[in-house]
Amino acid sequence: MDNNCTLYKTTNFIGKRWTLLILLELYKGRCKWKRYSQVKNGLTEITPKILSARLKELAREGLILKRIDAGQFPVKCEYSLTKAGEDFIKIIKDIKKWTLKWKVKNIVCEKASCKECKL
Amino acid sequence: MDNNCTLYKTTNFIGKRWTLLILLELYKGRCKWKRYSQVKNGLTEITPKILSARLKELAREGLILKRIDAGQFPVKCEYSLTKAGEDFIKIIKDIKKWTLKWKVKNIVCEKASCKECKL
DNA sequence: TATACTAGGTAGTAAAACGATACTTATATA
DNA sequence: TATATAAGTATCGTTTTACTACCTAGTATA
Repeated sequence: MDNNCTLYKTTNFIGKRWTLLILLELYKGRCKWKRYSQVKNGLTEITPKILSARLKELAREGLILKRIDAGQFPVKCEYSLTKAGEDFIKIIKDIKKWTLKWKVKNIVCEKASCKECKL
Repeated sequence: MDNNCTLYKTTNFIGKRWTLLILLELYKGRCKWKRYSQVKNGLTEITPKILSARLKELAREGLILKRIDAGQFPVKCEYSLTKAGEDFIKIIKDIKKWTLKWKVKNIVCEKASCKECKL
């Protein structure tokens, strides 16, 4: 296993704090496109610097898209999952299922935000 | 989403460098129990300090077990996956499948070590 | 006898990532 | 005039991770 290996490539970006949580946040709810501030408010403890860095990396890795509407003020920036990103949500849901099974005795989190991921 | 939320608990340890690679390394091959040095040699670039820290954390989180045979010299320490750990391997395989599909155009890594995960 | 080798780590320091907080920009509102 | 807003960036301090050396104790080698 070295840094050219298949899994290694992906662990390099999903194995970073916040990455999976950001992807899930973009998936939640009805709207396909979410603003920077919506994601930020969904992840109450993330700092703007890290959120900004992760969104850039996820776009570079092809899991999300960014669109900018400069026709209004303040400029409106929105993000959404690509097909690859949507496909990755299945894995995140499986991680959540694994956690329910092995770590929290199947006690489901009752927070509205937690239910939004439609597990 | 806060630090009590279901997914957050798990991202706290799987979202660390090397964690997923260590789990896969323990899964590979025929033998259920692997020595510290076997894992270390499988992950050529990991440092002993990090490997040691990750093994401890994975044991604490219930994904691996450690057994010590002090009857021989040098002392023999071995690690293996628990049921929860084995169950997690499915997720790691899915991440590898996702990578093949979306990141490397289905070009399979031909390294023997990569094939050992029996995808 | 002295030296080196082994497995499974620990210790100390350097580098990189992460976090907390303040600031920016341009417009709209109170 | 002062304040608010969205989407970040800048600066600085803390925490993680990485690099390298070292430890322990029994065994093999010179």
